[in-house]
Amino acid sequence: MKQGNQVRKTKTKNKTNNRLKKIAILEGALKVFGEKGFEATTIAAICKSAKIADATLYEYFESKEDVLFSIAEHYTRQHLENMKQVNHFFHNTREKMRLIIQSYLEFYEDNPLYSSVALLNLKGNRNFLKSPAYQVVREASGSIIEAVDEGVKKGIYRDDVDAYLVRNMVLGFIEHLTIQWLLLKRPEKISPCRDSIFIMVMQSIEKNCKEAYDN
Amino acid sequence: MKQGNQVRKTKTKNKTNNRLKKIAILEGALKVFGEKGFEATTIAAICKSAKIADATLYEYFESKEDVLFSIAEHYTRQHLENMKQVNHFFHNTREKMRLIIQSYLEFYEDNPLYSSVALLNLKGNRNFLKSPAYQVVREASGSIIEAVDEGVKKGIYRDDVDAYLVRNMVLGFIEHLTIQWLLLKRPEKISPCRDSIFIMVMQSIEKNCKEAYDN
Amino acid sequence: MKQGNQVRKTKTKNKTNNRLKKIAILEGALKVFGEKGFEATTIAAICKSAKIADATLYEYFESKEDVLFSIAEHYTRQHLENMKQVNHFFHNTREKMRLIIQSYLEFYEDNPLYSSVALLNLKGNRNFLKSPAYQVVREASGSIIEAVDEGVKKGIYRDDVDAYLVRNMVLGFIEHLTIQWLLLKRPEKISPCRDSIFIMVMQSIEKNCKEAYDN
Amino acid sequence: MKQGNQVRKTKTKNKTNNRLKKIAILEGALKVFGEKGFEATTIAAICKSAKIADATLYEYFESKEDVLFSIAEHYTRQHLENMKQVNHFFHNTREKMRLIIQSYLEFYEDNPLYSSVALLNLKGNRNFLKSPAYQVVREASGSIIEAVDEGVKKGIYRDDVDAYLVRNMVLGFIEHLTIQWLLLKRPEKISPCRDSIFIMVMQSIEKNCKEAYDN
DNA sequence: CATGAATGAGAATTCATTCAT
DNA sequence: AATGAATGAATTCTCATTCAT
Repeated sequence: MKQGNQVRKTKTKNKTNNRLKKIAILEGALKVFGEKGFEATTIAAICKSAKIADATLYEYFESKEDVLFSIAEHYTRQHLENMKQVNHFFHNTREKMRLIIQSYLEFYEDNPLYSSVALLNLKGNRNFLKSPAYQVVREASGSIIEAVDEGVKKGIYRDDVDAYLVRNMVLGFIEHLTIQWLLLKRPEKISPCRDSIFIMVMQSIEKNCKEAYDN
Repeated sequence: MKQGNQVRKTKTKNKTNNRLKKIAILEGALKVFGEKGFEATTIAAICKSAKIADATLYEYFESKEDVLFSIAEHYTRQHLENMKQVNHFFHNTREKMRLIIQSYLEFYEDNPLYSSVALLNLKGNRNFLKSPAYQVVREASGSIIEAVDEGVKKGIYRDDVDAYLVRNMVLGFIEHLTIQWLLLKRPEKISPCRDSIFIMVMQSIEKNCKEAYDN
Repeated sequence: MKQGNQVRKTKTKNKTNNRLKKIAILEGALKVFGEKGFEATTIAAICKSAKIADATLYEYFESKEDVLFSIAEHYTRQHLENMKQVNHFFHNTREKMRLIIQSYLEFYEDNPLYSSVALLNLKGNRNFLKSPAYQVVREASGSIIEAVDEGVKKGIYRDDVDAYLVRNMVLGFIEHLTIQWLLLKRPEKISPCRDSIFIMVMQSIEKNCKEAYDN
Repeated sequence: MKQGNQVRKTKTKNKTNNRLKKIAILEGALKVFGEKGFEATTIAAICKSAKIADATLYEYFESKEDVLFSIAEHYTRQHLENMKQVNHFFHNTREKMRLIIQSYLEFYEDNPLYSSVALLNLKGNRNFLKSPAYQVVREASGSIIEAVDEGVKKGIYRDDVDAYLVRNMVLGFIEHLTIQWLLLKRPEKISPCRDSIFIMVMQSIEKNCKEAYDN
């Protein structure tokens, strides 16, 4: 019936204020999403948490889902920034992988609400893949591909290693662990697993003496 | 969500018929859940798919969520049965792990609708952990723990290997891969990955010459 | 977000009951629409007037607009039936026109709520033209075309008379009068105007001695 | 609907500028109203069309409805001016009627957006009758009354002719035709109907030989 | 004068679930 | 055992309007 749907384009004269307010809303939303989950969260709850009126949210975001995706974009961008900065100082190929693993673990551990949203709500959302926010997530995980490729090229990792499969392993490993931690609090902390995980990942891709795996 | 929840205890004269109908409903539901996702699926859609009246569903299940969890239980039980049967014939420790990996991959590949439900909807559902269905899922994944412990005991795997961590790795790896496959159809098939995955997993836990990983 | 929109097809085993209930709702709705106008009427008000729950309305109609259009269809069908029945007994060409005029006036006068809805709400609704209900309205007004054509053919009306224009005149005349009556209660009753209107309409189309209208 | 309504009395230093801006807004609004209809039009759309900020509209008008009514007033005043000017040069009674008919047809045809607003939105609006704008509309239609009365007095029109009924006929005729044209584009143009309409109207009220209409 | 920003107040729908038959 | 019918309860999103700057 009613037509027109574009976000009443927040006619921002003041871009900085606008951005800050968006982030404030995102933070309020993260709290609620993280605690109750996306579907169980109401716009009302988000707005209460962000201390704004319900209608105000729609001045900054198109929909509840837009808020969700924007959270992903915002936090992943931060994580990405972290990784890039640190990565900058490391040239050792193996160290890069260790770094990535540690970085993910610490990021998830330090941002349990975001981890919850990302791993429990976002992952199952088919629309997320089509959102621009997803690209940022991909960019972040791309660092694993690069790190593996570099190792293969340098002859440190096995030639037959499939970087994409390794990414699946690393991310799957970490995410599965994080979900366990989030939902069952087991283990109590995940960041200490970084060494074990690193070793396992390394062994699985590094060249080593025992080569033959006959079926 | 809604309240009021007394189970109109289905006083089944004919237990078998009852079970069959439940399964029929589950199959109808799986189709819709798998295609649209849990939240986007309506009872009406499930019942249309199962060719029953909306009210009839409640003769067999307590709620929409009960249907979801029952799907998990039903299918996992099947998967579990598969695994046990095959496992029965293998005594080689390594082979057991290969089997588990292959079994999961094939099960997911052969039941994409269930995979979708399990990995995209169930995983993010906090209530699932409290459901009896979850126990069946745990039982299934328990085989990994056993297989690892056995290998450690036999001295095939490294002594410092944490079976629980390995389970996280294996399941995380496989599930992450499956999600990619489900949502992005990349890779086209996942069962062929079984060897690569097996090798990587093995290397990550087997004893091998290169032992030292200095930080 | 949510998809699917088709009216949860009222799975009517009992078609008669269904039809009766639809009509009951229509009557309740007419009351409110007629008094407050379409836009100012809420689903809640309709349902209160029809003594049903809000959700129940949607078992019978797709939307508020569907209710509006269904009112038009229902009442116009009645009117049409009236006209046809009476018309059946008249063979005199002029009488047919008199009948039509009288019929419209009486129908509007006897159903002021419907008149209000039809003339004040429906006429300005662009979607109405695309609705099946509109066809019924057209059918009703078609009788004017027929009556005029007949008169022209018989040589009673001027040859250059445009039946469509006459329809515009007759309907426009009656409707304008009815709107005045509805909104301003002036004149107090409209049915007595039937003779004056009839005469005016007749004179405007009948052959008569004074033929020349020089510009 | 909404409450709170104190007119922030625009203390206009520059009355002309003020009037010009009001008209500019009216023109912007007419465009949107005419295309989408009153209810479907948002203040945002009007202001976008008028190239002002939403809040600015309220410096010039009290409400959305005030804008609507002001459009009617503004355009009808123009139309009225036109009619008066031309009318001034005609002394022939019949010609006056021809003039009125032609004038309405041309005005509607030349201002389809306004016609749309006037005939599709304004006519069904009960509040309009209470607005000052309505008086201007009445004044315009008053010319028909005068023209008829004059004709009756001069003995050109039948003595029993009811000027108010004639007004209903003329306006109803023209408006019905215009609505058809607006919504169905049938006929393609309405101004050429002026002669046919004039003839029909004239015949319906002029004295002529055939006097008796026996029932 | 103009307006960016904020919001109160709805209002139409949707849907899981109940229950009389 | 099956279901047609009814509905309670909720929730997103819209939009006219206000007001401080």
